[in-house]
Amino acid sequence: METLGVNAKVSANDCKSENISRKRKIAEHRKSLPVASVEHLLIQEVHRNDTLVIVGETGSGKTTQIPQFLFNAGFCRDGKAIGVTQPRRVAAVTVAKRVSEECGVEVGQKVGYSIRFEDVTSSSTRIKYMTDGLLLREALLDPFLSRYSVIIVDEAHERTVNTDVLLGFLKKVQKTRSRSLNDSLNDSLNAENMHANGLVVENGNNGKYASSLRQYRGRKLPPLKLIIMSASLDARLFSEYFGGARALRVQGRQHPVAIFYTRKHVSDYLEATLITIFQIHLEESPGDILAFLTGQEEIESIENLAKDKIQKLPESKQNIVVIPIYSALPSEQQLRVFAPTPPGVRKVILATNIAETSVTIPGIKYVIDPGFVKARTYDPNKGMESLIVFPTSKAQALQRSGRAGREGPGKCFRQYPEDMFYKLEDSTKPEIKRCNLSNVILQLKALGVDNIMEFDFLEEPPRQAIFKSLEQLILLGAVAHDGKLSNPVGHLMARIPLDPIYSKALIVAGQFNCLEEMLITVSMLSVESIFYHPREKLEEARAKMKCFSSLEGDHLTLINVYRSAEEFLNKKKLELSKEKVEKSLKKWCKENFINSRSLRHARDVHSQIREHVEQMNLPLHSCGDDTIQFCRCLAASFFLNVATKQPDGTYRDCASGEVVQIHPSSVLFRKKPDCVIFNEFVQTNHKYIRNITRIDRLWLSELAPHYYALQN
DNA sequence: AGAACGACA
Repeated sequence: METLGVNAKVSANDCKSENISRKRKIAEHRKSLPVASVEHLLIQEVHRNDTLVIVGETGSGKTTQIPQFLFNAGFCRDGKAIGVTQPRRVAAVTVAKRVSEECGVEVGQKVGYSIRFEDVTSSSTRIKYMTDGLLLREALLDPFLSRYSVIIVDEAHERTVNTDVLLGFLKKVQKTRSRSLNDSLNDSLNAENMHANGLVVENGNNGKYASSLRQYRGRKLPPLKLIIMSASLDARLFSEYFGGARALRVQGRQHPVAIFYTRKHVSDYLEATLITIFQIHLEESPGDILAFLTGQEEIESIENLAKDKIQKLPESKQNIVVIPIYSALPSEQQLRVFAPTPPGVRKVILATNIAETSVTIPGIKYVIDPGFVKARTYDPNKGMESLIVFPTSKAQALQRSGRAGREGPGKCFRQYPEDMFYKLEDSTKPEIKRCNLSNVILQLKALGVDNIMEFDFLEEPPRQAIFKSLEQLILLGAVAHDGKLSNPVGHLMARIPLDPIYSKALIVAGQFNCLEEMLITVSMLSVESIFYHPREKLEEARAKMKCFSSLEGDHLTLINVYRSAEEFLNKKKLELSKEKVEKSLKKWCKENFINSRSLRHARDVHSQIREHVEQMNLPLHSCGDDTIQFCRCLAASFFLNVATKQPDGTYRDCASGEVVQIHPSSVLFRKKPDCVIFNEFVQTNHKYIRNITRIDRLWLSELAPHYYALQN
């Protein structure tokens, strides 16, 4: 791999003079970035190669600068755009804002971003930042990505499912776009006819897409340039995948981080972490500490232990505060990690892997890395997910230690001996190898990949996982036995941005006259934990939850929460201004121990999906007080997830035969009905089913005869 | 009698 450029020095007078206008400061900053010195070379390489792999460590400026270089080099001629994908929403938004400022334009004009629920682009947008999942959705309407001249896939080393699927899809698009377009156009016109014959006619989207292609009849679409950007040192995988694509390296600008190991094997990494926190506090120079733990429970227990220990320190040494952060924590508590401490007070942040990539905390000088991470795995045979604590990979350990060197030289204390590091896996197993593939397969089929086994994955998922998900899609009626999407059900399902089983539930609910209730249900099921139970107010939180709970189960309970919030909002809307309404809803959430971020998210999902079902002309009726009707609809929708009570009081998952328990968060935890449907099957300390509603088992052979007929 | 890594559409 060729290394471009030299380590640019940080200009000493950067930011010092207040007289320098912001514009000039930005220009100077841009010039000081390592990537700036290689602009010309980079553009040359893009002209010469259809695919480039660019390895650039943190601080190289690749994400903000390279799209601007391409724009200036004329890659947006003829109204074409440069698309830049990110694995996370926040990244897409913040980078787009930064770049539009650098360009001196308003975000949404020349530079914009598009993420779910938020499209800040216009017809003049030429540099578009977006999440990779959103580009995949966009591809359903424009399978050749015809409006883009260049796609940049950023953070490809993270190997999220969406990035992996996108890479495979882009490889296919790139090939097609170099082919004569006549063939492709005919394909798409056939597709349009098929849509028109079935029920899948939507408001002109397919038509628009075909007509936008018509202008290319007999001509070629310009080739699609691809740039894969990765922060991992090893570009070989990407390069080989794209047929030996040229790989370039851009220098980063990270401060040095000294790594320390333990001398001996550590038997209790929590205890070791606790000791290290206080060693740093008592012996090292000022600077905040970031410790990586595996989950909420560990964080809470270390938080309490550390607080006790602080109390026992001499008063002059009590200048230290402990702050937890993990995803399920309400936003206002998450924000505490950014609040500056009083002078002379050290911050200790206890974080899950949220602080590895998603949240960047300034001022960290010391990292404590016990070397473990909790990760999701998937057992395709049982259809069960597990949350298991694993050792980190080498790449992950490097990512963690890097968090100490963002503002100055730092130190990282790994809680294991050095020889252990060399025994770690090089990189984390990509997500696509350890997740349920139903959504991936449905999406690929909608993009025209009928034979999943022939799809060119960057790394193949396990065959068994493909079979299991295909089986599920066939049982849901989304995929016909010839392997193609069924019409109209499969096509409808693929258009709805939800888990396939939820999309199907909406279609079923249309027939049961309870789509209004199901729409609320799937919106609430699609977000993380609606209820928030702080340890210190557990009883109070439970009492509040009881006000919403339904005897039937969690689904109706979630509907009750949603409707109570709506009712509260409608009342407040009459008396208050818009901002005050939002504020009072937050207060209402707090009083009722509801996570307002999750509820907000559920309401966004609800309004987006409502638009989809309206476009599809599904009948948006309510079943009113007829809860039996709704529960029957739940049974008809989630018949694949049924568990029955056994004589000893445990439950058996009908599909896998596994013995499971009702999760303690369920309103049915102590109720123990004979037969239930559920939406999640996860192993943590036990094998749990979550989000549960009781049903009459006699319904099953009536409502899902193709699956249950034999059992009677 | 007892509990949830992180992200995305």
